[in-house]
Parts: sequence; structure tokens; C-alpha cells
Amino acid sequence: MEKNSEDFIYHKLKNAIIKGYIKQGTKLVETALAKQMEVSRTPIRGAIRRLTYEGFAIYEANKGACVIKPTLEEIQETFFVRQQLEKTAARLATENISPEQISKLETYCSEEIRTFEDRDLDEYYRINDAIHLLIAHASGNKVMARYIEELLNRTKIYLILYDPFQTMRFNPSIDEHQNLLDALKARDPAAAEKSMDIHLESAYKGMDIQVLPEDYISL
Amino acid sequence: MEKNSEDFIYHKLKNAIIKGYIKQGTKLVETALAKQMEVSRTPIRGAIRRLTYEGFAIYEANKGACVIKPTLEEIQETFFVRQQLEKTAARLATENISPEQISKLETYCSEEIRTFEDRDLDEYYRINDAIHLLIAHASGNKVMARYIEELLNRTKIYLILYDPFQTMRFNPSIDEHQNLLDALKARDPAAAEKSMDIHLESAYKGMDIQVLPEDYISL
DNA sequence: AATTCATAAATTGTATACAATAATGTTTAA
DNA sequence: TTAAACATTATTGTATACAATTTATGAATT
Repeated sequence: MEKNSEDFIYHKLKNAIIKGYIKQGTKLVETALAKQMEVSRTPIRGAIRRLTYEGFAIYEANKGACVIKPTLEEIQETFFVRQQLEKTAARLATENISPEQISKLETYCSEEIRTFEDRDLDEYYRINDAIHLLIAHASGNKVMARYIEELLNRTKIYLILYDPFQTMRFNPSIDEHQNLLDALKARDPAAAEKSMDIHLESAYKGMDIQVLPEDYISL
Repeated sequence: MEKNSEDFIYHKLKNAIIKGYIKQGTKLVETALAKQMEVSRTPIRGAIRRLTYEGFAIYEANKGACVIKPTLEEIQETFFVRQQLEKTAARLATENISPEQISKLETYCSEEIRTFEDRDLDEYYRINDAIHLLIAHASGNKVMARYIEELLNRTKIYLILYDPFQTMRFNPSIDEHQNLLDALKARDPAAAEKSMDIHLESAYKGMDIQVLPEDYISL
């Protein structure tokens, strides 16, 4: 449910970037988007600004915004930061996670298996995100959860930008999620931290990172 | 050097919030600020939006923005996240810090002593920030450095909101910075991480956190 | 043919007008 | 007197007009 025009535009643009409908590095020209979306420049500017803050675009004063073109270095660095915070969250979660949250995690894990068998990629990613966010919140640290959410979103762009065919060929993280769940149930901080670390390592390694040709168009 | 009107307003408002000229919870009314600052609502809206993203204000759709009123819990949580990232940065910096950066750190440390003796609080904070940012960058991870910078800014608001008389009565972190510098020079990851951890712990503890009366005005 | 410069076009930044929503105050009914 | 309904005001959201800046174009120069 969109609050207003700007919010609507924001979601539309974000989706277009994530799905690859707008190519990396493309300039986001306000007037063109305004005409296309049949609104004025005002909500377009707001949406672009928001995308900029969230790392989907870069902005240069008096020049405008472009869709990000993440470098391999930037991707590695972002994954590393995410890994640091999620490891800590997993450790803290062993102390704070509630029985309700644990049972919710269990349902997520079984849903995840189903979505993988059905090759329902969108749904698979959605559940994967839900698992990570649940653990982030179970840490009890709301500020950290917010940062993890932001980092999760950014790494999601990378995943899709650099795995454009989304083959779902990788060995999914189902076993790893199960290990994590076991560690949380056992309330074993070291094991939880380790599981999360390994999991994010393999998520990163599973990405088929390669610099795409300049004129590559995913759709 | 401000890029444009919005940027100017942003810095002005941020300073007013950090210095406590604008009280916690105060509504930021666009028209009023526009009249006061002698510009239109457009750059005001942009500046407010930016402050919102950076956590200096909260926003409610169709209702507008208010200056944050951080709770004790939120302050603790933010310090904790900062501590996690800065510990890691210090550890990584032992591998990547350059001789130039080390010598710069040394000059910062001596300047810091001078500013403390002169009771020049603004300058003292500026150098303290510079030290932390330098180490963040010396980690070699630019993404992490950006997050640390953001967290540094946020904890700075807390410092001033909750230590409004800015008496500089605390035992300054000069010794702790020296320890950190020594660990970096020795390229000892464990020692660097530990020094940073201790340092941020004492910075947090040094804050005289107390919920101020509702109608408190610092200036 | 390449470079420089001036001009024109395109694009972003700001101001202002109007629309939509929220907050406030006033009247009316029970 | 209180509460609901309405009208009024204030404030935010959007559209549009204009200003400032950047980019594109093309002629003049070497």
C-alpha cells in the first residue's frame, strides 16, 4: 500500500533497478521519468533521492543520478560489513530469541525447501530475507537490525545484478539455515556466530560475480 | 564549502540540532524554517529529508518531521553497533595503515592534548572524530568507513543531547588513543581491536546519560 | 582533422501556486 | 456540559514556472 505518489514511484524505480529493467549506470533523468510515469518532477526527485540514500543510485550535484554500477571491491566490502553485523546478531539472538520466533524460523525453513523445489525464485529470496531479518531482530538491538536490513537490501541488488539469469543453480542455503536454527535452539552463541559466518561466506561465494559487458541488457 | 542552498540549510539545521539550539522533539515546520532562513520550502524539504535519513529527525507522512528524542535504549544500541564496526576496523587497519596515516595519527594525538589543555571543546571533538575516521579508512574497507562515519555522527548527537553543559569534566581519551596508536604501529590486530573496544566503552560510560526534563532548553 | 570558443539545448536547482491532508476551532444537538 | 459535525486554518504533497548549471552543437581557428 503506497502512501503517496513519491512512494509509488520509489517502489517502481527500485523494482526496475533490481530486476534489471534499467541497466547499470543509466542516467535517471527527471523530466523523462516524469513524462513516462505521468507525474511532475517533484515526486520523481524525491524517489531518486531516496534510492540514492539507499545505495541504488549515485548522485552528483547539478548533474543528477545514475543507477549504481557496483565494483567487485564494493560488493566484497559490503558483504564483509554485513557478515560482521549478522554474526554479532546471531550471537546475541541466542540470548534473546523467543519461542515464537524459533517456531516462526522453523516454518520459514520448511517453506524455503518448498520454494526451492518449486524453483520459485522470488518467493525463495523473500523467505531468505525474512529469516535473516528475524534473526537480526531477535538480537534485541533495533539499531543493528535496521543496519542489517539496509545491508541485506544492498547485497540483494548485487546478487541480481551479477547473477542476471537467476538460474538458482547454486546449492541453496537450506542446510546452513538449519544449522543456524539448531544453534539458536541450543542457545549456543559460538555455534550461532560460526553458522552465520559460514552461511554468508557461501552466499557470497555462490554468486557468479563477473563484470558484465558494458552493453549487456538483462531484459 | 556548500554546494547549494539545500546543503547550506542541511548543515545549519544539523548544527542547530547537535548543539541543542533546537530542542528534542521540536516539529520542523517547513514554512517557518523557510521564512527564518529566507529561502523557499524546496531546499528546506530536501535538508529535512536528509536529516531524516541520517537519523537526526523522524518523519511521518503528511505530518512532517520532528527532531529525534533518542531513548537510552537507542543510544546504547547505537554505541554497540559502532563499537562492533570500529573494533573490526581497528583490527583490519593493522594490516593496511600506511606510514603517512600513522604520522598523521601522531599529529592528531598531540593536537588533541593541546585542545584539551585549552579546553577547546569544539576542536577537541573535531580531532577525536578525525582520529576515528582515519582508522576507519585505514581499514581499507570504504563501505565500512562510510557506516562508521554515519554512526559517529549519530553518537555525537547523543553526546551533546545528554551532556548539554559540555563541561569537559571527563577524563579524556588521550591515553586510550595513544594505546591504540601503539597497537597500530606494532601491527598487533588483537591489541588494536581491544584498545578500540575499551576506548568506546569508556566514551560511552563517560557520557552523563540522564533523561532531561521535557522543557529543558540548552541555550 | 583536431581544438577552442561561443551559443543553444538540456537538465538540475529553486521559487511559487495550487491540491490534499491534518490540526484547530466553532457551532449545533443531545 | 459534552460530543459530534462542520467550517476554518495550518501544513504537507504535487505541479509548474523560472533560474542556474551542465552538456551538446557547430562555427572559427590552427
